Amino acid sequence: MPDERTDYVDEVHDLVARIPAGRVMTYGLIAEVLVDRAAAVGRPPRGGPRQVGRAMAHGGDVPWWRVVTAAGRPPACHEGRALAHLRAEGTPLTDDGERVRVREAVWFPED
DNA sequence: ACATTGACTAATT
DNA sequence: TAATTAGCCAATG
Repeated sequence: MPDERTDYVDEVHDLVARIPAGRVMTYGLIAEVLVDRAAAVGRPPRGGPRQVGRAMAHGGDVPWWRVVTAAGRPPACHEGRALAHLRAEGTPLTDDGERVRVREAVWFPED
């Protein structure tokens, strides 16, 4: 088998685990980062926001609540749970308290 | 091999 | 700003 010891799921988990508290990442952004990294390694790109979500659903101890949709709203499941965590971490929310201010809270891996 | 499904996104109305 | 539509990629039956 190829050298790919790291499955897509593991890559996603690793990246999500690096998101600092109070910050968030969108599915699309995670997908783009993974595609970019895959390209750097010379591996065929895997893209797809849905695949990121599927990878998270696999389970694991990752702060899944720090991953939100591009609309700044938590994933379709557990949105209430996610909002509770986000609020506890001081993530910038809208006045409604239902959505995350993606413009303010979005985080990008710098290294 | 084909159809369906899903933790999505972007464009359109 | 919100609802609708179409596009997208991989897994599953």
